[in-house]
Amino acid sequence: MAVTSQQIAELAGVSRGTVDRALHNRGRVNPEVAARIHKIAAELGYKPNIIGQALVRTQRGFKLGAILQSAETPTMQIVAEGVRQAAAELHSSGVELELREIPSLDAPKLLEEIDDLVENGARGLAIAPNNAPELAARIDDLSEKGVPVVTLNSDVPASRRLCFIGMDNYRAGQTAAYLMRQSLPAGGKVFPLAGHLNNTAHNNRLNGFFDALRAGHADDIELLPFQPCFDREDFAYEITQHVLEGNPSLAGIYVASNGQQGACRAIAEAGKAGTIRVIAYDLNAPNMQLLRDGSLTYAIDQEAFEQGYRPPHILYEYLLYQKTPVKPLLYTDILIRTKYNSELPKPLRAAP
Amino acid sequence: MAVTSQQIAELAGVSRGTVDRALHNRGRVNPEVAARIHKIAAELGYKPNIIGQALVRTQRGFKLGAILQSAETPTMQIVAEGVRQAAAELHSSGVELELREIPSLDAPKLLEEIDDLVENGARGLAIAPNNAPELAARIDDLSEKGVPVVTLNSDVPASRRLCFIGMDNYRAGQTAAYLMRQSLPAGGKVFPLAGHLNNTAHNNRLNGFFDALRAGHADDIELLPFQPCFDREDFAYEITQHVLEGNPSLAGIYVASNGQQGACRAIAEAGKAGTIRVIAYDLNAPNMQLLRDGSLTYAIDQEAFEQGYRPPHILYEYLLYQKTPVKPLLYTDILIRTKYNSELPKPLRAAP
DNA sequence: TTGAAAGCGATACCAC
DNA sequence: GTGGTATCGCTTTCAA
Repeated sequence: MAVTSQQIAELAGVSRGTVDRALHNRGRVNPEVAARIHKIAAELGYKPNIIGQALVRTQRGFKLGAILQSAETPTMQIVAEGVRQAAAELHSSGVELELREIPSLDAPKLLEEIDDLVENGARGLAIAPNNAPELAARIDDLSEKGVPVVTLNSDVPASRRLCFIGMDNYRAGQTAAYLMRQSLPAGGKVFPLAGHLNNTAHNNRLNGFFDALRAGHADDIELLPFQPCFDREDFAYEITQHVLEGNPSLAGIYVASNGQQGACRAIAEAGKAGTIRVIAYDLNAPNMQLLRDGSLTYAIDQEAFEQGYRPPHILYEYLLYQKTPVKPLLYTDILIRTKYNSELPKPLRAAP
Repeated sequence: MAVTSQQIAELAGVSRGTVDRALHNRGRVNPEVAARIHKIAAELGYKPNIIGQALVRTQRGFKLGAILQSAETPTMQIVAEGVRQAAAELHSSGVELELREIPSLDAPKLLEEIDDLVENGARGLAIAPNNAPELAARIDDLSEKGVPVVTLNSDVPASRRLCFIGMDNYRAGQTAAYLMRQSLPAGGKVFPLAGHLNNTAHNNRLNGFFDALRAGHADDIELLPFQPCFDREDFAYEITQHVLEGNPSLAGIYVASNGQQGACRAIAEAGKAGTIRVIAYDLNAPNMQLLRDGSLTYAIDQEAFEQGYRPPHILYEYLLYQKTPVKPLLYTDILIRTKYNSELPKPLRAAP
């Protein structure tokens, strides 16, 4: 059996209460005694029993908040599942985790929800932002007030957020370039389809893609100028149609945003499904269908569930044990999906 | 706050002890009273507080055992880390988890360790077997005696193991075929390098590979007859050298076992590094080097950490709550690694 | 500054 | 059959 605070108390010749205050630096304890206690604890390698701690904590719980923008998207729905699982797990520790889902881009609404959650007593926030100019300042405010914020899926780098968890889009772009390069050993024309011009994630994906192609000495790959489709399938369809007409020998399309369905439709109608390499993002129902029928060559996936699941736990540990995340940027894995390794896997996770 | 057994006791007009026995069907309780208690519990949606349960359990702990064969391999070392993490987590629940590592193939040693652990009081076993004829019978014996066994990494399908967690090698082979097919749009000669002829995992990888190539109508890909290298790099080197001499136009090599280093060396010496596609298994230090320098095109990885981490938790829940795994075959993810998405990721996992 | 004691929720044991 | 009580490890009053 592991070391208990009781044992330390006996060795130090004090009571458990004193040990507790000393080890948690709660003050009201003689410095000399505190030093002795710390020394004994260190020697014995004392680790507080988390179950004992958790049990006490069920008495007075506290609140956490989670806000997801673009909540209607398939990927964000997986993120939401992660949040809900975390909520269920933390519930037995007395934590009340409230999830707010905001459809599409709505910066004012986001700021509103932040205020509302904090007023309602949330002591930490997990936020999946998506384009919100004033957000950085608000996050700094909260941090100042002692309300930690974890960003997920999309970061706000210029803020004092506790940490970010999500994809490294630059590396994801590099990975896509590698796949494209390997898929086109003889080279050919490649068309990059972008999302919004000011979307950081999409831009990083494009930059990684361009840089890795350059680094790979893919001189025989001719990059057409990229075009934005504003995340809309109909625009993507139209653009792709046009590009195909102008470039009958097109060999590959890289879709850095939404739009893969429109692009694939245009390709199919041109009778080139399976011939032109298409690389796009995220594993969800429509993309799985495209992978199965051969329209989509590769889908690059992120660990969406994890992105929702971890932040509440990170906040919990930060608020309770002042435990700071190991790194400010917690990058999730870059997963390459084909029709053969793309069942939507129920995350393998130990029960709470 | 959630419903407690105390509340049920008060509503039923009995004591907590009675409620506990009734809800767990431990007997020694008036059937009518038991029915009343069950009814109230159901109405209130009572869920025992897992923290309370866990705390009680710290009193009398129990033992679990884990045995890993081929423990010296890089992949199995990652599995071992998973086991150790699980051990650390379960430790605070009073579980003592003993890990035995067996180098290379040593069937008698495996059976010996099983007996030893059980004699020492292990109430459940996690085993990574690797070729051991009498194992199935032994697992059935244990299961009979009430000692559940979870197989990991490599299965013993013809046994009464509680479940298996590991890779679906057939699907992994299919995935490899897809990658090879996409990488060789113009077709060409492909050489499959096998491991031991009687290794089920390797055979499944080969079968999946062959089947998916056939299904992909890859008629322009000419498969050379496969050859076993017995997991030895020197044999792989020699074989590859020979194949290269006989087939100057070789386009790809599929390594279903160990041997990728020997194969890559032979390719490099023939001045064809980066030209010939090489697909092999597992992400470890040597393979990462090969990916970086372009010798290895793709590495297909499995969730090795997870394979070690989960079985102890599965055994714990089975022994304590009779909770059976959702499926007998828990397949881990099939991960495609390139030089751009292959940092050995510390598994993202919530702290205990 | 310190200690004693209560309590978190579930379980096991021992009386009755 | 049943109820009371001690217990797990820790935190938190409340007195002293």
